[in-house]
Amino acid sequence: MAVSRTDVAADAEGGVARVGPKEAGRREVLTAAARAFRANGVEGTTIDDIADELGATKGRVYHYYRSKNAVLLDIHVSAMELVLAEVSPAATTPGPARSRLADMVRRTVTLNDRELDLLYVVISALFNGLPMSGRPPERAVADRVRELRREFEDLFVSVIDDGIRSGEFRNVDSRLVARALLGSMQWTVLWLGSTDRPITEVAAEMADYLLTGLVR
Amino acid sequence: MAVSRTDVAADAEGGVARVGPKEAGRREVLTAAARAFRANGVEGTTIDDIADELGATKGRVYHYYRSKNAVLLDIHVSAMELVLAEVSPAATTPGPARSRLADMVRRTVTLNDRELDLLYVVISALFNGLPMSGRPPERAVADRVRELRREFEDLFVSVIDDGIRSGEFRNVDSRLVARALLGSMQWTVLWLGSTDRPITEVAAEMADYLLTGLVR
DNA sequence: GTCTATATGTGGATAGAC
DNA sequence: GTCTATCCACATATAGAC
Repeated sequence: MAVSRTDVAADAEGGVARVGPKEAGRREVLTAAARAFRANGVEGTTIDDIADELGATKGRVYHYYRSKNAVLLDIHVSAMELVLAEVSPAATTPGPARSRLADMVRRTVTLNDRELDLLYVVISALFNGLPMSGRPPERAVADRVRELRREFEDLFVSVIDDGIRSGEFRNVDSRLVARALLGSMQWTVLWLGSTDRPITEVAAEMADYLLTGLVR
Repeated sequence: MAVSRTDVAADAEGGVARVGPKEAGRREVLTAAARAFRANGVEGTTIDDIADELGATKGRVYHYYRSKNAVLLDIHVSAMELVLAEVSPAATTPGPARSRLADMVRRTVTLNDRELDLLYVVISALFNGLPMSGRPPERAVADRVRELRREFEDLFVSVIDDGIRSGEFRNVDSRLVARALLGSMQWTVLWLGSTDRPITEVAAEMADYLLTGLVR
């Protein structure tokens, strides 16, 4: 998880994602929170729960983050940057659209498995809406998250368009199909934790199905 | 939405889903709550919000439901029965697996669009976990909901198995593919509200893609 | 940097009038 | 059957000691 968050400092006013020597402590809080959020839901998790997960008390959490929402937003930014760092190279590498897209699917599914807590939280938040608790610095971060989401979706749309142009793919509505793909992949966070098949097989079979379909 | 809920009265102790002449009033509360839940998230919605949506006050809501959780659970049961009533006939009708499955996809997507508030709430709850607030009667209803979910997934698994046996489909992991299908379809609640294409086209193209894939 | 208070606000739920 | 008024629990966030 070696993603810099330096460029996200949309919070000069003392807001949400400060960087510096606090980084290590923040990361601990972040992953503890992600675990708790996934287990109990965001609203079902109290700051004390997060502290428990850390083997500490409230004070620790509030030392690194000014609010519960700040924690959640930082999870979002970290996770989305992680996702883009993992998938976007596969999208832009040279080669046929077909193999690029398959690679993107495998990477996404594999990352979902490897960072399940983090991505579970982020994906479920798509349904709950971003908790924009109002303050301008938080709003800026929320905007950034929405931008990253869009960027991720567009990655798939453009590779699909490439494939259509090159004649590899059928002439589909690329955004619709991208969303179908996204849905299948993101849905995996609901069941990856309880499947017994190795993740490489799951990722490969997902990619195969999503590209070549079911009909013989 | 003509689904009886009589058989769900797992609440003889005065619980969650009583039936009788109250039915009409309950339905109003139910749909108002679904609208509010989708707009603000379940936890972000207060009982007063639901009352506002009804043009009434708290008292009205509590006259029909003993708790916020009871409302939510009733939404779940109603929605899942609605879904099964819509899709399960298409699964068991005679004919090739391929056309049955396509029909199931089209029906699911179309229903998602027609009852968007209701299904949005139910689908997003998959990520938040059912709010089992503990009391035995509520636990019973929650169990019933889980059963209906499983039933829905199994509908797809068994049609896919049929198709594999008949040679119409490739030899895939039917549960994995069912979950991929489910994910694509349920994901639509996130964007159906903002697409401009007619729902019949969307449903048809989803079915086409999910069966025959992307590769030419 | 981490802790133990504690203030404060909010929202679910109830009682009882109309 | 619907309303108003109120109770009470709980969780966020802060203040300030160590």
